[in-house]
Amino acid sequence: MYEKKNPKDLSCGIGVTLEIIGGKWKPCLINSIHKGIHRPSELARQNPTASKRVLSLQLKELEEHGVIRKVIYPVLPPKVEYFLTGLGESLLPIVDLMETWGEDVLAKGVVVKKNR
Amino acid sequence: MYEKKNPKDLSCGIGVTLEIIGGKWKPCLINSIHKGIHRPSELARQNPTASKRVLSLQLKELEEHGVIRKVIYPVLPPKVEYFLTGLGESLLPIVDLMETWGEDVLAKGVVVKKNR
DNA sequence: GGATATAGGGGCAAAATTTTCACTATGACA
DNA sequence: TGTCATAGTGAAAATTTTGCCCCTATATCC
Repeated sequence: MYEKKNPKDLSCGIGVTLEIIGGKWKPCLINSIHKGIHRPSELARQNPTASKRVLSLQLKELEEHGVIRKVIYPVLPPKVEYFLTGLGESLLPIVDLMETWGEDVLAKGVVVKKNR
Repeated sequence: MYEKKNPKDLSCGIGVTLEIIGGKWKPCLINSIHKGIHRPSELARQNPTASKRVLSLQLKELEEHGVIRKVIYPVLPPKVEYFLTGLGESLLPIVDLMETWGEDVLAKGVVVKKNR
């Protein structure tokens, strides 16, 4: 982990929200967990473009922020499951809107800028 | 500008949404413009922690994505105003939720992790 | 003349985030 | 034995985002 040099902007609500779900895959993770995908390996299979590493990191951050809860089963091979906490569930309206808004834009064929 | 090397994930709606409002200040900008702050200099004063440069860049991207509309007045000194398009307004529910969710979390004193 | 405000661009560097790859450890399976 | 799946970490590199500083041009005001 590295030191943050620039202060987070926690003055406005949006800043706070971004601090918590701002990661590239965090909204997807919340979404997937809500849909019943609980194990890390399954989450990784769901998002093949995400590196295993980031998923791991972002899951950890979500847990540290109290958005998800981690259950470790003392088995071998390892088994872990993640669940939304109350705080996590309170994020669902936002995540759902993001999901449907994006689908909508896709469906309507509104142009999304390509990579340059 | 630089070449993007990593493909954007536009497979899921969330990916698309993040592509458009994923910038650090974009939700804030949308919010501010909606609240009647239209000129760049005012927007900059509203978010003192953001550098002029980034605001400029993100406004440009929002415009390229069709979220906001730019009006240039042929005056001196220059005058410019930004307005939400229909697409931009369709984002308001998301932005509003982000705003209120964050405020709520702040008010309830739920711990937000500090800089490390 | 000189300072200020306006909107924005360029170059460059710093910071932040993400990717890649190697590695731990163990039970099950062929 | 060798391989696979499991969950996760560490170091280092690549990529993306942001910040800083200087520059243009002009009208207004002191």
